[in-house]
Amino acid sequence: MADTEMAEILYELEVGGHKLTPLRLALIEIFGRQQRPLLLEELGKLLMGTLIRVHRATLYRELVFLESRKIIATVSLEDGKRRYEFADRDHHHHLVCTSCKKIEDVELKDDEHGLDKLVKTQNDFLITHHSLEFFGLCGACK
Amino acid sequence: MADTEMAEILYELEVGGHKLTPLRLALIEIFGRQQRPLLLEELGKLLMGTLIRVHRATLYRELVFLESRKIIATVSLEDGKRRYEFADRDHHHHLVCTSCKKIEDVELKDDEHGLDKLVKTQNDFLITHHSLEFFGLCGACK
DNA sequence: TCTTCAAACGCGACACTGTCGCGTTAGTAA
DNA sequence: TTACTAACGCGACAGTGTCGCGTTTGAAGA
Repeated sequence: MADTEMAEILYELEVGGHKLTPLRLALIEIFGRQQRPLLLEELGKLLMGTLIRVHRATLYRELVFLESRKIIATVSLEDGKRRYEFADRDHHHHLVCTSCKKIEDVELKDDEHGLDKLVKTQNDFLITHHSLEFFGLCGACK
Repeated sequence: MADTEMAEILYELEVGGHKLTPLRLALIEIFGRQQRPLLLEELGKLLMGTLIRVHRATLYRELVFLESRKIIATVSLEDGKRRYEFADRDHHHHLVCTSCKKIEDVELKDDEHGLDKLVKTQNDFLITHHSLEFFGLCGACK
C-alpha cells in the first residue's frame, strides 16, 4: 500500500471523529501489506507478531467497523469461511490452490470487460458486481 | 430432476452398500426439485413439510455424506453462509439479489468458454474449475 | 418370516464462532 | 489538565458444527 493511500485512510478516519487506536493502525497496516484475503485465525496470528492483544469481541467489532468504512471487504470462498481483505484496490479475483489452500490475487486480461454482459438477458436482473474465483493447483503443488 | 437420474443415484447408493433411509430419500428429492442453493435453515423448513424429524447431527452427517458421493455440492456466496445444491447438473452460476436475497441459477452465453484462459499466464497455476456469482437487483426489487 | 450386520440414528457433550450489554479505559481536542 | 466519547475488556449468551457412544433400523440371506 502506498504511503499516500495510508495517509488518506487515516485522514478520513480522523475527520470522521474516529480514534487511531493501536489495534486499528495495526489492522490497516496488516491489510495493506497482505495482498490476499485473511481468515480471522490468520489475522490473529499476524496480530501476535505485534504486541497487541485484544478481546475477541473487540476484534470482531473493529472488522465490522473497517468494513463499514469500506477500508476492508469480506470475501467468501468455496469453503464457506469468511475472509477479510484490503478494499481500496483494483477489481481483482482469486486463485485458490485446492491442495495447500494458498490464495493469490489475480487480474484478468482485458477480455474481462463485459463479463457481466455474458449473462443471458432473459433474466430480468440488474447486475451491479460479480465475484469470480478460480480453483486448481499452484506451482508448488502441481 | 429426471426420473432416470433419480434412479441412477439410488442405484449407485445401493451398490455402494448404503441404505435408502427416509431422510436420505427426502433430501435427494428436495435437492432434485429445488433448482437453487439452500441454506441449512431452508432445508430444515422444507423437511418440516415432510413428516421427517431428525437430530441436528444427523442432518449434518447426511449432508457430508451426500457431498462425499457428489450428489450435492456446497456453494459459498458473499455472505459467508454455506449453502447446498444438487450437484449432478450442468455447469452454471448464480444471480444473487442484494435486496431480497433471492438466488437464481443462470447460464452464460457461449462466450464463457475460455474463462479459465483469461487468467494472466504469469501465474504458474493449473486451473481446474471456477466459481462465478453475479450480484445486483432482481426484477421485483429494481 | 426371522436373523444378522453394519449403516444410520439419537442424544448429550463439547469447542468454536459471533454478538450483546455494560462498566471502564484511553485517544483527542479544548 | 480536563472532558467527552470512541473504543475496549469482560462475561454471558445463542447458534453452529463435530464427536463418541450406545441404539435402531434397512436390507440381505437363512
